[in-house]
Amino acid sequence: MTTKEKIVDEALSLFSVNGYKGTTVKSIADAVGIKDSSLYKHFKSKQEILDTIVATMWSHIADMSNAMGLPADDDVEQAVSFYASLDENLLVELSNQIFLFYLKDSFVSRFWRMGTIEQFQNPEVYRVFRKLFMEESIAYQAGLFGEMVKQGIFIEADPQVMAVYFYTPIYFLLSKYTNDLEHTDEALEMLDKQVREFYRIYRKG
Amino acid sequence: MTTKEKIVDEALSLFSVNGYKGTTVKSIADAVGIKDSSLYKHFKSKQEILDTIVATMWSHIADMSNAMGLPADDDVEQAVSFYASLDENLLVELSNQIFLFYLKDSFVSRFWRMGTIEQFQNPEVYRVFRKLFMEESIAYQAGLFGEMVKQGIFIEADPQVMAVYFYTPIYFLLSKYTNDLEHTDEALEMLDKQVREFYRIYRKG
DNA sequence: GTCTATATGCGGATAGAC
DNA sequence: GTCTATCCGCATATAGAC
Repeated sequence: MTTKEKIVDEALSLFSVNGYKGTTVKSIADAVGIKDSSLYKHFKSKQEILDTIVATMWSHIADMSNAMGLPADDDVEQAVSFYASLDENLLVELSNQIFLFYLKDSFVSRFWRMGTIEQFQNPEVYRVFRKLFMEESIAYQAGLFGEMVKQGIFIEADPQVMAVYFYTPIYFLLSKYTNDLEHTDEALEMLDKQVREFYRIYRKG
Repeated sequence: MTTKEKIVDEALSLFSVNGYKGTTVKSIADAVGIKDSSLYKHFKSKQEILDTIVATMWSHIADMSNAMGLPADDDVEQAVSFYASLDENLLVELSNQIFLFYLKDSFVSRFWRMGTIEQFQNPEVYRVFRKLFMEESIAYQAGLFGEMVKQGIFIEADPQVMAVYFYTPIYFLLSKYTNDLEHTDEALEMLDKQVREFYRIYRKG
């Protein structure tokens, strides 16, 4: 990692706990192992570091659904085999993957926390947060469930409503256990129950 | 309102947008209409103002279920008539009341925002936030739904799981529309759909 | 690209007059 | 209980040597 990358990385860690204003340039420099004045050779201001984080996050968004083991929009074969093989345990696994990816992926989880803290202060940060954690996830799953209704795997129901019932427990548990990482097992247990109930409600036959 | 109360009130408003560190004692004093030095005749420190807010919040928690139109634990008659009369529209109304109370009540909504921002910085604040918005709500509704299952209004199902499906969309929508108050109508529309689906799933007969 | 030194301003808090 | 004046420390950022 270059010094510049290290700065961005350490800044994200500090912003995600102390917030932007609550993080001093000196604390970032300390974490990197340079003097605060040296940092200004890499970035012209503290704000520019935050802007870099936001830009990086935008570029990550596209890669995410892949990382969660979901079929890509353009890969028809993979999608077909995915839908065909879906059963209760696979659905549980899918929800776990989404939950744990958001909770544990070093970049995403720190961005979740920073977005939470900075939502009323930094509109740029909030826009990414909202897109990623509130809009994309539900839209993606609505598409998924819509397809599964079509293929007769799930009963007739509004895919949007289904997606909300699938995703909002994940969102809630992320909120709750981001601050309580030692008890992730509790969260997974609760999520397991919700998803099995979800499957019971919507499975066909 | 006494000056002391005004200070607490304005401080909560400012903390809920700028955070604790992001709010200056001078900005609180300005909002109240006194000099920053005068404020120290009422509170010995900025921290003491925050502590007062937290203490006030704790004392408010007990009153909340009443404010949301739910039957009190000790009022048997009211509870019976409440359960007996429950239908789809009443359930929609109940969810709307909870949602709008959390979103619009001046004290609670500002505390929600402050709690969101301060959760990684101020454990005292977070403890109230978690209790109020993550634990009590679900526990209360689990009790409610458990009773309704007993009375044969709802089908056999785990009341805890039902409560999570009832509450997490509310929680999600609060997160989303706290930052977008002009579009509350969108939120209510979405909530309406979720609750009607909930009723469809769990009603008996 | 790293350092030391420094400019400048702001924030929390206190002292003491009225 | 309000004000003015002030202390002290810290934060962002710049200048300039190496």
